Formats: sequence, C-alpha cells, structure tokens
Amino acid sequence: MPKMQKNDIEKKIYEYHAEMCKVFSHPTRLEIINTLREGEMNVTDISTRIGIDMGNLSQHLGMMRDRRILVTRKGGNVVYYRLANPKMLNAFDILREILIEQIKKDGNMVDALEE
Amino acid sequence: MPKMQKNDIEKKIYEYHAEMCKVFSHPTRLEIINTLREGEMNVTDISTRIGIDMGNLSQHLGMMRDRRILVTRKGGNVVYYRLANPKMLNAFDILREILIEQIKKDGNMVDALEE
DNA sequence: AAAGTATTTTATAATTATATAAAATACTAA
DNA sequence: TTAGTATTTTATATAATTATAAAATACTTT
Repeated sequence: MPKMQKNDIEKKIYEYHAEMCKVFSHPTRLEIINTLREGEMNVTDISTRIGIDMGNLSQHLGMMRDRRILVTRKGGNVVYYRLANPKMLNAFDILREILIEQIKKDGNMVDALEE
Repeated sequence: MPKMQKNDIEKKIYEYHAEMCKVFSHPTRLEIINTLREGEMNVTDISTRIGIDMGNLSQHLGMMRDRRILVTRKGGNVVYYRLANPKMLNAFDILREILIEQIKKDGNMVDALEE
C-alpha cells in the first residue's frame, strides 16, 4: 500500500466527515435522532411514534448504525436503538437554532428553496 | 391556504433542518466551509485553494448561499464569499471531534463504509 | 464598442439516495 | 416443530445529486 500524503489524509477526513453528516440530511433521520434524545427505543415504537413504514425505517437505522451515530442493544426479539454519543445533540441543536434565527430574520430561505 | 397543524409545522422544520444539513454532506463543501473559517475569499481563490473546477465550485457555492450558509459581497468583477454565521463552525467542530474519537476508538467505520 | 477576466447558468450523463413492496432472517412461545 | 412477532434485507422503480463541458452573464479595461 503506497504511503498517504498529508493532503490525501485531509481529503479522506473530509469524506468521512461528509459521510457522517449525510445522517443529518434527511428529515426522517433527524426526527429519529430527536426522538432518541429521550433514551433508547425499539424499532416498532420508533415506527409508530414517527409514522413511517418499518422496512424504510430499518434502512435509515442501518445507515445511521453504519456511521456509528446509533448503537443497538438486543433484548430477545426486540432491538433497541440509542444515540452513540449524546454530544451530537449539541451539533443538532446549534444548527436548529441557526435555522430558527434565519426563519425569524427572513422567511426567504423558504422561498429560495421552494422555487 | 388551509391552516397548518402543529404536527405539519414540526415536519416542515425537520425538512428545512435537513435541507440545511445537506450543505455539510459533501466533502468539497466541508472544505469550503473550513477554508472560509479564516475569512472571506473570492471564487477564483477558493477554486485554486481547494483544487476544483470553477463551474462545479459555483454550483456548490450557490446551493450553500440558497440555504443561507454563505453570504456574498461584490467588489467590481469579483464575488467574495463568507460564512453567514460563524456559530455553524461550532457544529462543524463538534461533529469532526466525534468523528476523530470514533476513528481512534475503532477504525471500523472505515470498514463498514468501504464494503 | 471590443476584448478580457470573473462568475454563473445550463444541459447532459452518470451516480447515488429513496420509498415501496416482497421476501428473508431471528427470536419467542405454543 | 410450528406459528407468531420483530427486524432486516433485497429488488426495483423513481427521484435527487453530482461532475463535466459548454454557453451565458457581469463587470472592467482598453
């Protein structure tokens, strides 16, 4: 395996960072994260709580688990999901605050995105 | 226009939140943000700094501007971009820290994503 | 006005993400 | 072992994202 240059490593970090952030780029996944804020929950309960088909939910959960954003615990038949690192909620909250500020200041992001 | 239910509004917020987070879900855009940490910069300089074709860069900048993550200032021929809200760097940094911790703890996210 | 530089836009093709539905796996309880 | 419940996986069709290349716009200088 050829030696990696500093620059390659930096680019790799940006790639992994972006992979991680993809978790936050879908409304359903954000709702899952915000739901798990309260603590662990099993798949069926998450499904009814946020109103989403279980197959689809399981795909979202799977990609979040791959990226180490969620971790699981198994109890018999049931799989419980929880946040791997509650610190991520700080990032979640900062971005939501920025969003709310923006909407208050000018509702125009709404327009810009809905054209 | 029919009245929105509380639930609809919440879903809408998740959607806008996700739209905002899409900015962070591409390595090039993360590199742009990290570059603008130092202050405003024009398009040509960003282009040479991170080594990316200008047309493509302009698309990324445009979508970031649409989402109010970047703002511009025009000086003659030249367009200068800067972060709309430096607070977003806190979110950026938290997520990168979590990523670095993960990589140190187990390099396995790398594997999980590269299969 | 014509030419030059900076940036944006458009068109296109390739890739990736997503929802849906159906099938498969994992575990429990009868 | 069979039936039942919980979750995951797979296949597929649709939609969204992306890079590339070419054309268009905006401004400046001659």
